Amino acid sequence: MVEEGTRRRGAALEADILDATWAELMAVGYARLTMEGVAARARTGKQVLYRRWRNRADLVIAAIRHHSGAIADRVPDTGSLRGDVLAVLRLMAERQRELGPDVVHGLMAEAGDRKSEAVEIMHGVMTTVLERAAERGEVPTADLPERIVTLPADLLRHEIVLSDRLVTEATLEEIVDDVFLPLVTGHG
Amino acid sequence: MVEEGTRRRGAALEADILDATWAELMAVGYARLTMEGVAARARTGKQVLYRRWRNRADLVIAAIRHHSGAIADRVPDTGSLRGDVLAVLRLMAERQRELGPDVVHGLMAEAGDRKSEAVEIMHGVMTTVLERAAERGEVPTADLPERIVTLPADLLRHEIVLSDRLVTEATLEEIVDDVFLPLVTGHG
DNA sequence: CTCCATTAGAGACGCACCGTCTCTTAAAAT
DNA sequence: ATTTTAAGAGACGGTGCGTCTCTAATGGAG
Repeated sequence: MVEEGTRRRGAALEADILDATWAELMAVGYARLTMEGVAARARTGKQVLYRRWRNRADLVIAAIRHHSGAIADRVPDTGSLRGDVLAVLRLMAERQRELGPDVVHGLMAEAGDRKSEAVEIMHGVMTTVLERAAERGEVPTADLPERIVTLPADLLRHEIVLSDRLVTEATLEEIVDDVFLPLVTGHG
Repeated sequence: MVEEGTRRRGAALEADILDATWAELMAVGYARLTMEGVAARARTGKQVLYRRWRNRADLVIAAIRHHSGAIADRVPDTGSLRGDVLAVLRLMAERQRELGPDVVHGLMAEAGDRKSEAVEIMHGVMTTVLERAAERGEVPTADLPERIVTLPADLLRHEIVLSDRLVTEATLEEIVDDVFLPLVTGHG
């Protein structure tokens, strides 16, 4: 809460705006989120938003990061490859569940250049997971084709964004047990 | 071409509008395609468009279908599973190349309910392909988990829509040789 | 402690396009 | 020949964009 007559600045203002953006996102979804709506909720002017972010997509991406932090900062380490991959997929699915499908879909359209960021981040995470598995001797080598490294994340992302099916724990297990593990264990 | 003072109707008018939509799509892309622009190019009024299609997405989907026909109507039959799957993926990739990435991305956002149509269509196509392969004895059974049936199409769709990488023939071969074939031949 | 450069807050502005509506008149139906 | 349908054209109110302008609060420099 902010006093009458005070004026926020810099990082404090930025945090308030990102909180307001998140609240607006939860309230009206991405399609009907407007810069004017965010500005009103944050009790500031549109100019203040445009001074920091070029457009809706950038603002919303920043708000999501602000709210839930980066996936890359918490790479799971459960002790088994299967557990690690499932945990990674659960993180992705949880985030999507919180956002809701229309936010995810809407963002994809306007994301433009930033679309491939997610792919690259997950490649890094999966590389770490696979290297640990190789050290434990669970897989012959961590030096797998890129396509296979990112396979679980790619499939889940496809499921979330491009199919309208609900993502359940069973979905994650299918991806890991029917597709990923058979490929990496029989690869030498 | 249309004479001065004549007035098109019914199917002929509809075909002209869909041609105009396609031309507009190629000229300005999806993001900047407007109902007003299409109406102007087709030399008709907006009302005529709204009488037939509820929104941009529906109109553009109809125009794409009108221009290139349905993939489901030409299921490849090359004599081998590998050849068939590659041919299916080539059809998908060709269509995407013609449309360009921004059209594909833009459509996804507004497609809403019609998004899963593509997934279902490709499931049907792949089922046919796999049944033929089972008859030839190339695979033990065509009765595979749904996730594996649609795997190649899903991966390619992910590549097209969610990564910004260029899709080449090598990409298609990776999907088929590194991922799909190892899974289906070693299954049963 | 005072002055100054910065920028927050507020809203007006022109613009583009949406989707609806009206009106006239050509083309088909009977 | 008359009636019904719907094409062609554009006006309309509405919404939100992104820009611009103005003022006054704020934090830093001296």
